[in-house]
Amino acid sequence: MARGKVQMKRIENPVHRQVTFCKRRSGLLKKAKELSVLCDAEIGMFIFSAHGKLYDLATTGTMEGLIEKYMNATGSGSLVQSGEVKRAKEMQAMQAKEETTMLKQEIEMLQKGLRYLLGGGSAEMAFNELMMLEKNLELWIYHIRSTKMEMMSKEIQLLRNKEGILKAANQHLQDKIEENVDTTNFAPMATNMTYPLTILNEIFQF
Amino acid sequence: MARGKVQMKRIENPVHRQVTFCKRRSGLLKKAKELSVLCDAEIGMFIFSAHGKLYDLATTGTMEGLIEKYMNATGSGSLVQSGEVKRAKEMQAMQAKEETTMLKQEIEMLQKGLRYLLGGGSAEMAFNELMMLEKNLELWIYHIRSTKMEMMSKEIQLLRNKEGILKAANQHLQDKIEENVDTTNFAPMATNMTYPLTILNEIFQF
DNA sequence: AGCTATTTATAACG
DNA sequence: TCGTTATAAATAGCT
Repeated sequence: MARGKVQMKRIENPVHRQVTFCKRRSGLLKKAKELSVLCDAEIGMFIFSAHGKLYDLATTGTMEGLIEKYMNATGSGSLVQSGEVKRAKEMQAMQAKEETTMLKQEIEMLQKGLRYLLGGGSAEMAFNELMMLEKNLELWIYHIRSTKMEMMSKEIQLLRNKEGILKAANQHLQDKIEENVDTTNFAPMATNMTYPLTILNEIFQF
Repeated sequence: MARGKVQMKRIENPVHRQVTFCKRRSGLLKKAKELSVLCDAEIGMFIFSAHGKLYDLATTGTMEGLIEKYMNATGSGSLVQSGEVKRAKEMQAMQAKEETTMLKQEIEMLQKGLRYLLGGGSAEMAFNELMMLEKNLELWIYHIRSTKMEMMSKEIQLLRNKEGILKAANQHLQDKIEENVDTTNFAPMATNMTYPLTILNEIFQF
């Protein structure tokens, strides 16, 4: 704005750019303060230099306060949460915790119910009742393990059947390949190829 | 700045004030844009008029983005949460939800367990459910055994105390008898009698 | 809003 | 970064 117009584009000379940045930045901040004083406006401003350095101004109170005001005014609550929103979120958290407490109580009750059934007695159990309960539980675990074992056996049988089928199919295919080799006198191509028999051994790992 | 200086104080005449606000505001925004372009700075600015109307400018991206950048730069996290903090909070919420889910599953399992006991069958439980139930029962047994051990320890202590008392009483009686023998010249009767110290060994059979 | 006299900001340079 | 100065830009007061 003096001794020559400036083009409204990035100043390429880094020294000029830096000098201009310094001067215009102070000018801008000064003008913001003036506007604020003359017309009692509230102004918040922040300037990041190309190198990331921050210069800021808040004419009233703190920048945080201004930002909150700004956010409330624009209604953009996704980044900044007003006190209300924060409180609402905390309520949610509280409710979640209460819910877990409730659930834990329910579990306690169910466990007492089970205890009642298994021991056939009251919640406060005597030594003999504990013994009984323990025996019952062990029996229960035994049954569960039996059931599990049975299920696993069935799975294993199923997989073995599958394996058998696949192996047979494989043999069949291999025979066909060899037959082709015999009739066409072609050498087998890519003999290091794996045949499409891929047993997923992982499923045997219980 | 023209046709007369201005004092750096609030313009009292409301009309003048409004006009000046309008003119200077546009000038300020223009200069901010210029600075941004000339020196590739990032500038965020917001102006509230005395009556609360908002005028803003973000030279790069969105104002939200700039505000987040500003907050990260100043490290003022009390009002505004950086993305990281937000993510952490969301994780916590997720974990809380997961916990309730887990607890609900446990309840489900216990209810099934009750049904299992009442119905006497394991028909409708899947493998995973059986595993969970088994684990739960094992934990339960562990607790029961702990309780039993504690009870037994207390019993042992009690009995040892009793033993001490009885032994002392016994000694006392024996002394008296011997005293009588000395003074009356009576021989001790029934020396093969057992003393009334009877430890109930059965309760040590765990 | 537009105009213009004047103040202010600032580009170029040291 | 700071000071100087010629000049561009902004704008106060008026219409």
